[in-house]
Order: sequence, then C-alpha cells, then structure tokens
Amino acid sequence: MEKILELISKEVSAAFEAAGYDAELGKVTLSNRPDLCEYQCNGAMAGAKKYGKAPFMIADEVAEKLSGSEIFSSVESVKPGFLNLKVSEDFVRGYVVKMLHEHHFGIAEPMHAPNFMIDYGGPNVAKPLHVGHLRSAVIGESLKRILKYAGYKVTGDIHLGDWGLQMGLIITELKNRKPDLPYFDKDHKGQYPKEAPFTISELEEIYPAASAKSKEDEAFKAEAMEATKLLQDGDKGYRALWHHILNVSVNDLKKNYKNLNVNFDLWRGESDVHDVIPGMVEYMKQHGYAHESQGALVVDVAEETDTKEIPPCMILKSDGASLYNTTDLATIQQRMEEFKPEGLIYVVDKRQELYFTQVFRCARKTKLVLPETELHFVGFGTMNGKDGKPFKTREGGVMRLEKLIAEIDDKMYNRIKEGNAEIDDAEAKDTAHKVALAAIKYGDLSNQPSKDYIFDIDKFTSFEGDTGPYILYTMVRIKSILARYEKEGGDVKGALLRNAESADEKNLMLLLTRFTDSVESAARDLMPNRVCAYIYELSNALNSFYHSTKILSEPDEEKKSGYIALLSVTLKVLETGIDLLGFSAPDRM
RNA sequence: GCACCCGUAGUCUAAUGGAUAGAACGGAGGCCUCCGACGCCUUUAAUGCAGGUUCGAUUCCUGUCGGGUGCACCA
Repeated sequence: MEKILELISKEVSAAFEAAGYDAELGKVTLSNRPDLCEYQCNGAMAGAKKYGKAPFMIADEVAEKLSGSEIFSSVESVKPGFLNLKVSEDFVRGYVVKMLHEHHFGIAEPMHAPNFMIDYGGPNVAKPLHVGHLRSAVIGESLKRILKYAGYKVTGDIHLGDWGLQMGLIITELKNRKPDLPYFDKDHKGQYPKEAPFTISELEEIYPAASAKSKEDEAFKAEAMEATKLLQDGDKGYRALWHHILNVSVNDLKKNYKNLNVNFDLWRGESDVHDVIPGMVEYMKQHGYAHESQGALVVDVAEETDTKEIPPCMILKSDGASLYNTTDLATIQQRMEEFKPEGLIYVVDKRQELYFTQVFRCARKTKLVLPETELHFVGFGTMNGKDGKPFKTREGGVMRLEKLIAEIDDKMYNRIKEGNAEIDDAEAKDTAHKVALAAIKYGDLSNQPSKDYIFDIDKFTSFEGDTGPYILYTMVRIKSILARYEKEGGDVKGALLRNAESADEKNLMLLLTRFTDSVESAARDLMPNRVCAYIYELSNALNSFYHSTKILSEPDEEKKSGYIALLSVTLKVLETGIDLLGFSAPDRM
C-alpha cells in the first residue's frame, strides 16, 4: 500500500509538472508547523535557482494547479515559497479504512523476505542473568519483532556462552566437593545418571566460588584449565557433566527469558561450533589469510583509509587455544552454511564495537560471508543508575535480573491494589507484571539504543508522562469505553468510521496513517525508539480527543458509532505497537 | 599517548540540512452534576564554546573545552 506521503507527493508532483516544472520538486513532507498546515512542500524553493524565478511565483502557480484536487481541502503558497497543505477529511478517512483491510496495515514489504539472523541475549551458562543482560534481550527482541513485521524472515539466536574456562572451573570445583561422582571415575563404564548432581541454586553458588578460588589458588586454576581442555577434547565423563550443567542452566534461562517475554528461535552456543573451528583455521591458513604474529595466528584487517589503528584479528592464541574471535567467526561460517542469511545483526554492548569491526572485516576478507551479506552491529549504551554511574544494587553489587523484575512487580502490584481494591490477587499479580514489563521495556526502548540511559525506576513506573504505563493506561481507557458500548448493545466490530468533524478527531486519524512509517523507520535504522515515539504521540492524540469529545453520551447513533470505530482502530494500532516493543496490555489496571 | 562516541530547558530526552528546536518530569495557573483526573488545557525554560561550508546547520567540516569508552593472547 502506498504511503500517504507518497500519494500526496504524487498529486503535488503532477501539479509541478502541469505548471511546467520538474516533478521531482513535488516531494511532500510532514509539516513542521502544525499550526499552519498538515503537510508541506518545499519544492518551489529548491527549484527557484534552476528556473530563475522567485520561489513564491512557482509556489503560486503550483497552488493554482492544485485548486481542483480532491485530496486537499486547502492549498496555500506562503511567503518564501512554501506550499502549505491540508488534506480533506474524506481522503484521510478513506486512507485509514484502507489500512484496516491491508496486511499489517499496509506496510511496504520487501519483494522477497530477506533472511536475517539476529544475535542477542548472550548469557553465560551457570551464571545468573543480571541487569547487564537486560538491554540486549529487550532491544534484540524488539528488533526481531519489528523486522518480522516489516516483512523480513528473522531468526533470533541466543548465542550462549557455554564453552569456556568457566565450564572447567565448575567441573573442578564439583570434583573437589563430590569426588565420588561417576563423572570423575576414569574407569566408569556405561551410562551416567540422568539426574543432574546439582540444582540451579547450587550451580549459581558454585561458579562464583570457583571463580574466586582460581584467582588465589594457582594450582586450582591450572586444574580448571586442564579440565577445560579435557572437556573440549571429548572426555566422556566431563561431557556428560557438562550436559547436566547446560540443561539445568538452560531450563532456568528459559524460565527467566519467558518472564521477560523474550523468545529465541535458536538456543545455540559457543560449543556448537567447536567442531567447526579446526577446519576454519586450516582454511584461513591455506588461503594465506592468516599468518603468525608474536606466536599467535592472526588475520590483518587494517585498511588504508583507517584514521585509527585497527589491530589484527586474532584467530588462535599463542598457546594454540581458540578465543572469542574464533568462536564468533566459526559461528558466522556455520550460520552462512546452514541458514544462508542475507544479513546478520549483533545486539551487543557498544564497548565491543572495535572488536566487531575486526570480526566483520575478517569475515569479509576471508570470504566467510558473501560480499553482499549485511553485517550490522547494534551497540547499546550502558544502563546507569540515578548517579549516572553503571546500575548497581544499593549495596554496590550486581543486581540480579530476577530480583529487579520481582521488585518492580511488587511495586506495581501495590499500586494496582491501592487503586482497585476489588481486583482479585491473581488478576492484580498478572496485571502488575504486564505493567512492570511495559515500564522496564518502554523505559529502555524509548531511548536510542546507542546512548547510555538512566534506569530510573520511579520515572519508568510512573503512570504519568512518556512511560510504558501511560501507554497502557490509554489502552485500558479505550477498552473500558468499548466494553461499555457493547454492554449498552452497541456493535464495535460493525462500527463505521466517519469523516472527522473536530480538529482533535482529524489529528487522531492523521496520526493513524503514520503507523507504518514509524515501523519502517525503526526497521531501516534498527531503532525501536521510533515506534515508542509514535505510540506515545498516538496516545496523546487519543487522550486529547477523549477530552474534547463526549463519546458514549453522543445522541447521534451514527456519530457515536464513528467514534467507536476510531477508538477501536487506535486500540488495534497501539496493541500492534506495544507488541513490536515486546509487551502487552491488561484489560484494566 | 592515540583513537572512537556523546555534549540540547533545573533534570531526562526527540528531531531524513529547512519556517517559531518537539515532548516528559519539575515549577506556576486552570478543568471532574459528564465515558477511568493514573487524564486534559495554559504557562515557564535548552542546541558547551569559536570558526567554516550552505539561500538555510542541533544535524556536515575544523579547532577547542567537558564527559564516556576502547586500544591483539578476557568475553
């Protein structure tokens, strides 16, 4: 479906042409003076030089040609040479009605659905999720949904950290604590127990203990490194134990991500490319991409035009072991072979930008990806506390994600109970969680991903202002009116949209026509904040309309039905919008 | 030391090179016999500094000051 700006531009372009000017000049944009007009065209000014005419003369001629247009209710040429445009009520209503009948409100989809993979989440096995994992999950999930909505085929991969020294540390610590387990018996024959010899809480306690010990105890560390190597080399007992660690941990991670309404299509990890690495390294050597430098194997990725020094991309450490780069490159190779994606998106802390520059260049140079494969780095900024420094608990420690969410859930629960004593506990709990998620996610996503932002719980959970709860409040308000209307015997689904009669009503309709623009813009620039800004504006427009218009007490039934239709469309658009951001609305709050 | 990113009302934040820089919180004032006042309306206040490119710069370029981050065997 053509965008409303395209339709309008087409009309204005035709007028430019009819007046003897280049049609290109007829490009129309949203007005930045809403007090004067709805849309504007600056083409007369751009064309003034070319045609050696005063801009306002050109604008006058074009305005004259547009005088009979059915699209516009008003066309004015203004001082320097602006064309100020207002569209007709009929045209806007027609456009909104058409949106409703189109797939995804008529979003412009790519000719073929490009196959993209998005790498986000990135938690480490056996370590609890903390606030540092929040942004990747929230932004990644939203981008995945936005791209899917915009017509891409998207696969989200969590990319677990499940294969490093941390595994060796856990195994070694476990060996010290429970040396009698069969996994440590070299002569063990047959099957290993199906039950894991630990719970998730034990696991989460074991890792930090082992990590701390390795920093003080050299022998312990050496043992852990040896265990890591044995694991990677395929020691049966260690592999069996590793599977237990993975299972217990992944089950817990799934629970936590589900609680965040974040879903991954793939639960791959670093371990999945372990077998790919030797072949890849050999390939890089044979084709002369990789060479030895200070004992390590590296690929040069510096380019002539660099203003800063880009260090070579290291493939193997000087002791021959693989590292982060190795698994990331091997993952790229595996993804290309298995999924043939046309684009890869990484949602990672922006501090890793230089690192990913190296990896991307290396992947291109070594032809792991095709020349046309898109590689995107979506680096996000730090989540800071109110003091402007990285977010910590009151005690200064790392805040567990689970705890943070539980705290906000509680806060919302109390708030909801305060206002609505009649809501039962189960509903209040469910609603509280929905509101909490909206607060957290909207608070994050309404900022540009690349910027640091202040995680201000009081601000995010406020029901006032530019917040998630405010958006939900607006939706709940609409739901409440629609429910009343039906209760009084009205037919919401059969309600027909009418031409706007007030400024607030028209403004609301005009805003509805811009929904897909916000999604397309978010998809193109990988910026979910565009969708936030849009739904916030739409909520404001709805509330203004609500205050200036008596809806249920409107005596004219057809008019009332028109209002109901407008509310219903707005609700649908808001519902779609928040779904793209990864949260949902309750029926009341 | 070198490089990269960011400097917008008191605070937080938005703006494909275009008219009078848009919101939110806070401050001041108003609106409930009426559909959810967790709302609406009015008002207050900002592009770090100095140059340049342009008809036009928050946006592009140079310098400068301030903050953050990164500089191969961690991830």
